[in-house]
Amino acid sequence: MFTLSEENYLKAIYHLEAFSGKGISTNAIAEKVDAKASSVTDMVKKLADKEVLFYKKYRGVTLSDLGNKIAISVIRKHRLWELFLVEKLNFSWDEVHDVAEQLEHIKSPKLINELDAFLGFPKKDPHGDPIPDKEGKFQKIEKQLLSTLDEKQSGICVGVCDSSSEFLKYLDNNNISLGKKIEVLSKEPFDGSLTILINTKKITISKKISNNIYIQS
Amino acid sequence: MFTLSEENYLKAIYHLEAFSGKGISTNAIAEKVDAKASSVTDMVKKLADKEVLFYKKYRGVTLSDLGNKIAISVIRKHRLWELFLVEKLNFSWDEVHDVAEQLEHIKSPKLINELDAFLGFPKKDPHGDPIPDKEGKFQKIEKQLLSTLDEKQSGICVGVCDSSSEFLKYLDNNNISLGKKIEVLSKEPFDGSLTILINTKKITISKKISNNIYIQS
DNA sequence: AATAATTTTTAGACATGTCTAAAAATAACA
DNA sequence: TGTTATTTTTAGACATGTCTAAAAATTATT
Repeated sequence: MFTLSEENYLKAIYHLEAFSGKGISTNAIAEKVDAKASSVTDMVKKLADKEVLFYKKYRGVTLSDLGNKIAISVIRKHRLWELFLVEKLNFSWDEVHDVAEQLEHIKSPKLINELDAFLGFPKKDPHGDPIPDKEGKFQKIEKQLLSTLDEKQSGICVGVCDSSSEFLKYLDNNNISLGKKIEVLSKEPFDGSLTILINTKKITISKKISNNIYIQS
Repeated sequence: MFTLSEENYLKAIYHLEAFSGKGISTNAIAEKVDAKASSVTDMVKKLADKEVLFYKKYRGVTLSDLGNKIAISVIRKHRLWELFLVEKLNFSWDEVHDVAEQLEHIKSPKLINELDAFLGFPKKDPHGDPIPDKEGKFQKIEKQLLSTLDEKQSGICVGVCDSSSEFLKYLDNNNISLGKKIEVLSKEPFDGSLTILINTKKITISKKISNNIYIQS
């Protein structure tokens, strides 16, 4: 059995691997789980002992198959709970994250599988991320960062990187939501900011914003 | 803010006070929270510092108003989650307890109030216990132990003391459930066992069983 | 009321998960 | 390639919540 902390480390490492390949550094994990590097070293040793990851001193870590499985099951729970909160309990997409962070650690296979059924075996969560099924399988969503688009190109908003309340509220305030068409009108070479067309309205967004929006062309 | 352990202690003390009045002993708490008396002493000191209970060495403890409020809010969460599991996720009443023990510690006022609304502001949980409302108010259910009935007396089953899976499965196996009429046909003076009529069937139950069933006459 | 039994508390220990500060290893650069 | 900077690890500490064993207080018994 894995503790809440252990699950959080596994989830963090999983997300980091999805982003930057194998060999995740101590510092990267530390930032993700909001702890000091020394704490990460300790925890990583423990997780290596439990055979959920591989660890070589000074060389970073890589999840084992078991580690991956556990991380995915936590992510499955997180995303199902987020959808439940939005669909059934009137939460908005910027309110769900913190509560789901708690709910994802509840231990009960029946609970999560019944919740899955109750929601109709959904494939995506409120932020556009895929929900792994009971076996841990999920379809990878074809997507790219809005920041990678050039002038005149366009796409559909299909997801976000950052699920923080501040960022999602910004999107709400600018009428950016999943499924919306976004067209890049111009790109500022100096700072990478974009002027985009959304809902027949022209707005300018910074590089930091466009770096956190996924689109599908 | 209160930790999971602290909440469990407050809940335990609340239940003990409801049963046996003021001045709850260290040992009673220890049994309820499944810990050693020495651990209880430590925790109780900490809770006294936090002003959720009154503690005099060797004299037991009593919840403060704040302590009561917190205990009731935990119980509210526990019972709402139990009802949710039974009503929405196909749990049976003997499966809900352990999961609700976890869910009751999730921190989010919005979550629990929305859940309450989602369930239609229910007044009772699957075991017949009252669900406190947002303000902590709940109607006290008029009830007595089945074991206090005499021969020829009868009543409606309105609750259970023990919510363990074993006990509830026993009740299921004997077709005893909330709302059922129970008539005492005879009472054995030696061991207090009862022969009762339920569903037009005659069965004999031990004192230990009748001590865990609440009825309303 | 004195002694025995029980309950409760204290003292000291341990596991978990965290930290700071210092040492060691790796990476960067000039 | 040697020196500096950065990253990572080690060492030692601390808070939480638990334990065992022994001491102290209370309660029960004769």
